[in-house]
Amino acid sequence: MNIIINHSSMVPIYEQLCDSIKKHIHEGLLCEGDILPSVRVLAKELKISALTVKKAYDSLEADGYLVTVHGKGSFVAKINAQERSEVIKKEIEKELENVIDKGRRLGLSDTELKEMFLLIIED
Amino acid sequence: MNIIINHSSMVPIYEQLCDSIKKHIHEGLLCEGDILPSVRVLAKELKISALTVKKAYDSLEADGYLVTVHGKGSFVAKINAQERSEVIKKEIEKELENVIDKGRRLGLSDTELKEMFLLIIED
Amino acid sequence: MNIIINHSSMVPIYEQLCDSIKKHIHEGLLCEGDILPSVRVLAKELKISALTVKKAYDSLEADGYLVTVHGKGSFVAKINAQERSEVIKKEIEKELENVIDKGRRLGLSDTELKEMFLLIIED
Amino acid sequence: MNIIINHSSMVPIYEQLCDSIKKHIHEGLLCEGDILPSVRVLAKELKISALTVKKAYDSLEADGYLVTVHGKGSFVAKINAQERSEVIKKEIEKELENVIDKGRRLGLSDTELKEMFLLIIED
DNA sequence: GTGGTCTAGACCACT
DNA sequence: GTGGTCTAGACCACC
Repeated sequence: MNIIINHSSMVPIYEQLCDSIKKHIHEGLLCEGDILPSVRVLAKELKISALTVKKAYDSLEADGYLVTVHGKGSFVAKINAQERSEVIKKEIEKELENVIDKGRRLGLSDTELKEMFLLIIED
Repeated sequence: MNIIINHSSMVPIYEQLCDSIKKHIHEGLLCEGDILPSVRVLAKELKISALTVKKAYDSLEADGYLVTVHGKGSFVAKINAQERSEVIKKEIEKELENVIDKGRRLGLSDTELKEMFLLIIED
Repeated sequence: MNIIINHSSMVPIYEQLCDSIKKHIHEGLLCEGDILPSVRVLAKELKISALTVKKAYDSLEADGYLVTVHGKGSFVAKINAQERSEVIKKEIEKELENVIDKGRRLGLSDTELKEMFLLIIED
Repeated sequence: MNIIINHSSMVPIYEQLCDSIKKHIHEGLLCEGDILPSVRVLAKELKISALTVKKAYDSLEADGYLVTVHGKGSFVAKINAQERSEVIKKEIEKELENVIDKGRRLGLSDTELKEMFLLIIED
């Protein structure tokens, strides 16, 4: 499960975990029906609390990425890759929109915003 | 002061307040030297705790937006447009970085992110 | 009464006023028995509140610089110049000691402290 | 944590706390990465409000002394000795300036101030 | 368990 | 009147 957790990041651990698993699914490293590591196993592997892993799995289930079967484990849910990709894009688009709006509200021009964005993404 | 507080937002009240005041200053509704409502008055007006308003004012003072004089009140600080602009840029840059990081964590390529950004900013 | 009040200084106005009057007395611009401007007159002249002037006079009386006679006014008290000067020196010495102590506590050497002091006083 | 709080001092409790912790860090009693007592624990120990401790920790974090991780605790930040030294110098310089200003306001000459300073630091 | 935020009300210092 | 500080206790998010 090649997942890296950054303990000193401002992003909560459970969210980093969610994002990593979403990415794995998106890239096809995890496919429909695949079983995920148990909460306890993954917690041990990543040296984080089992409750934190549980929270991530719960969140992924709520978003339709996983299906959990009591007593058996958690499995990658059935959605086709394209749909999944769309969901992710929508999520990021929404956040980009928010930042752009805030920038404009604070008086930055679109040109300035573009320059900032390109500078960051290409550093 | 035409400020709207959303009590059910995940954004802390004091932060919503900061953003609103920054916006007012930026748009010229509040100018250098203008006095702000006293913490108690604004608290009453917005139906929130005076301490919450105080926290927002403290944060704005730390960022150089306000100057507070004991026993007199809080005033819009004197910064030139360029300095203010630098502060704002730093803030937006930080947020852009966060979104780009998240996009990458979710498996989007830099090319995809760029396309999304340009599409949004030019619509 | 050539006194300058800095409204944006961190030093309280009443303290600035005290210090200025002490200095006048120390320099002999105000001598034993001289009458000071009435609270209201001085307040008007300096464009500050009469209560603030009153507080300064009270403080100076408590320190033995003034004597106030009800219905007549406030007068410079009788202490010889040398005594007065000693009081002021004691006050400043105490504050210098505090800063030096704090500097040492935080790990600065006496040489560093001396350099800093001389740099500041000669700029 | 061997910290002493003086409730009747004019120095705010949260500031006394800040100074004590800075001192501990500077003296090496608290080292990079060390965890500090939780706000609640320290509050109980010192018999003060948890909010007051929180305010001190916030201030130390703003000054780069601490890093706080949500749900985990506050840790001594990683700064090299030189950076830390710069911060301390700035702080002491500011205080020296204040005392020198006050001395001048009270009519002491720079020569007198220098003599007093050298006498104190060499006693 | 941890920190993050908010409240309502108190007392003090400054104007 | 103003801001500055402190308290005790609450609820939430995160680990």
